[in-house]
Amino acid sequence: MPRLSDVARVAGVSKATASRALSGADGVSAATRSKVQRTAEQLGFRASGAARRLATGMTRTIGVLTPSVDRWYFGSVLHGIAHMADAHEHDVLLYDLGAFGRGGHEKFERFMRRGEVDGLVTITWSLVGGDLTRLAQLGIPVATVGEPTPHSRSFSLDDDAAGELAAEHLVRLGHTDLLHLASETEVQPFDSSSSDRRKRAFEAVSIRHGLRMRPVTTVPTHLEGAHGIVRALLDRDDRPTGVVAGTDEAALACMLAAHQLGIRVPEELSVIGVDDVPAAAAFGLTTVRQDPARHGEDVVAWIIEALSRPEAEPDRSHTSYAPELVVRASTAPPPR
Amino acid sequence: MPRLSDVARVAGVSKATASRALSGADGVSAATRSKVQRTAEQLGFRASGAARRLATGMTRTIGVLTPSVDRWYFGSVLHGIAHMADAHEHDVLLYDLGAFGRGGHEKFERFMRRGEVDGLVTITWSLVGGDLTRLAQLGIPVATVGEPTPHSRSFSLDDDAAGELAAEHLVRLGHTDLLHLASETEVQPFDSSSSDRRKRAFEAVSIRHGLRMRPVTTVPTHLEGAHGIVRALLDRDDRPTGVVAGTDEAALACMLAAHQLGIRVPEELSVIGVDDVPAAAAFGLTTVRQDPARHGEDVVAWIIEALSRPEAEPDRSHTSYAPELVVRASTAPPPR
DNA sequence: ACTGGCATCGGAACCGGTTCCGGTTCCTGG
DNA sequence: CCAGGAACCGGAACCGGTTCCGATGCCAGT
Repeated sequence: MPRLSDVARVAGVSKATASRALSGADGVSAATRSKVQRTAEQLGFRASGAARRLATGMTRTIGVLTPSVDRWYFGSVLHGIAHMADAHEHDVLLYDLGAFGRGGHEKFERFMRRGEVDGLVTITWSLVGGDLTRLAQLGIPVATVGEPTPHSRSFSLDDDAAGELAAEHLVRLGHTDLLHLASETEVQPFDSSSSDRRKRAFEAVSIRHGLRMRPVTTVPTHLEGAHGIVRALLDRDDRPTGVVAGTDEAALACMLAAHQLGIRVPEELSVIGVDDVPAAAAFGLTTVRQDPARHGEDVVAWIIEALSRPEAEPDRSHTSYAPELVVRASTAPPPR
Repeated sequence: MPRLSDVARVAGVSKATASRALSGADGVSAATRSKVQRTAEQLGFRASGAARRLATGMTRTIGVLTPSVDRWYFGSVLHGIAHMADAHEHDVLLYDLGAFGRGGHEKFERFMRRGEVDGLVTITWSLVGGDLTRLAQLGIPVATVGEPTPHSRSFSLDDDAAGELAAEHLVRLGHTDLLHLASETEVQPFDSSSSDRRKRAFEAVSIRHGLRMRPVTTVPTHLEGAHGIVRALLDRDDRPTGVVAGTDEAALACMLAAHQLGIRVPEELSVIGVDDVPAAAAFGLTTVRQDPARHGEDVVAWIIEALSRPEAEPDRSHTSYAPELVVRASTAPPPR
């Protein structure tokens, strides 16, 4: 591997000049610059990131602590993060902590001992409260996406509004007998997880409009587990006329169960979800949209900005995004 | 930020000893080691990754060039990569090149100028052939997952076998009139993309068993776009008795269209896909499974291994994974 | 008592860039 | 014709770790 000093020697200049020429700094004549650039190209020179970082003290890297990236929400946030980081010429270092709660802790500890990143974003559920407070003492900008938290700057969907929007949509269509399907959260850092907030918003709407009160049912976040439960709930005479699901996964499981039972959607049963996963569009599911990639972009923009004024007092504010109702073919007025 | 020299000074030892104590190297008495460790803890010392890397010459980082990670396949591969990298205490640097073919190129060029990673994995479609050959000249282990390629070591599902397995399953059930739904590939580095291989395998099965020959239909990879096309195909009297889809997305779009048209699955129409996405299990879709996370793990294992013997000749071999038939409720013998 | 050897530690070089500081050269204005 | 300054460049220090090598202390063996 050719080093900078090799390039300098071949080009007949000093290391200092070579560095200036290649980095784009001024104080180098155009002729010299192009000569250096040419020989660098010729030698296949690639600057050592480690050396540059050591010399400048700027890492230009942001770390991401996340649960398994094979899930839509986390993948989408990560996509947004990568996009914005790239726009600011920052690298992104990925720490996939695996499934919720399981085994992520020792990875986290290892992460804490390394001083590689100058900004950090944690995605909901990847950590519990105690870890978050330790992160906050790291001396670098830390932000969370997916859920409000008092321990750091945070970005998330306004879950209260989302739950309300979903329920209100069915109420406005004339429904008075609704069932809420809450998605299970394996680990929840605070007592007000997204799922709980959506559930409580639903209950508030129920009370406000005097709907029939039914017990809330919690289903697993994966479709397969949810399906059997939902099917049992729908396969009875006093079933509700509409289902407000906490997530699209639950809503889709519900649509499937309805299909299998011969219950027509939306004529006999309305179904609404939250998230707007790709499958929701395909299956014509009415839902409340959030845009996780956008959250990822914003969190990185904030970190970059925080990096630019190192001596500011820590910002622990929360940004919540307004949900957006997307009406498709799974909701309609109740039968008769 | 405390440096190693600070720890050394406070602990009353030299930088050399402090380094040895913290890195776990021997040549340090137990007493000294624990003293150093204690003061490091106390000072909140975190070693500079850049300095360590510069000194050792070992980056312990593997780069990943991938299309948008918000899609199931890419997210899953990345998950496997992250998992295995972590097991070997390597970091993973993510380069999300965005949607297929669009705008990824300048990001790629920027990547090429940085010398940050000591191993690289590219995920299918993130690059075109020319870029791959440049990568191969980088002097670091490079591997591709998702498709066979002559330019580097590669790992992928055996697409020929997958296409055959899907078609043969329906043939064995007694079907003689099948339709193939190929998933569109926006960019394909070689003339034999996954989609094409699956399609050709289907055609081979058709000929071998003397099935009715129907034109292959190509549908977009996102469910929404596929749905309308599929619906039109099914809404006619001479529709096939079974559909062999190139991906689960296409298969699910097909199931949905069938439901909407009142065509019962599997009694009146059998549907089979490839991939085994989470939704497939939920919707009872018979499919041919592949395990992208496994591919991600293996590719990293190979890179780590290649790193350990730097002077070996380049390995451009291909590993293909056998597909696995997962029979669920969407396939049955043809009607009558 | 003396020597050989092992365990432990410190000094200093080094990794490969960036940047401060000072020295030339050359051009401009008085 | 000379002072002042701008443009350009080189030497050397520096970032913060790791590691080679030599020095020291201590104990066992003869």
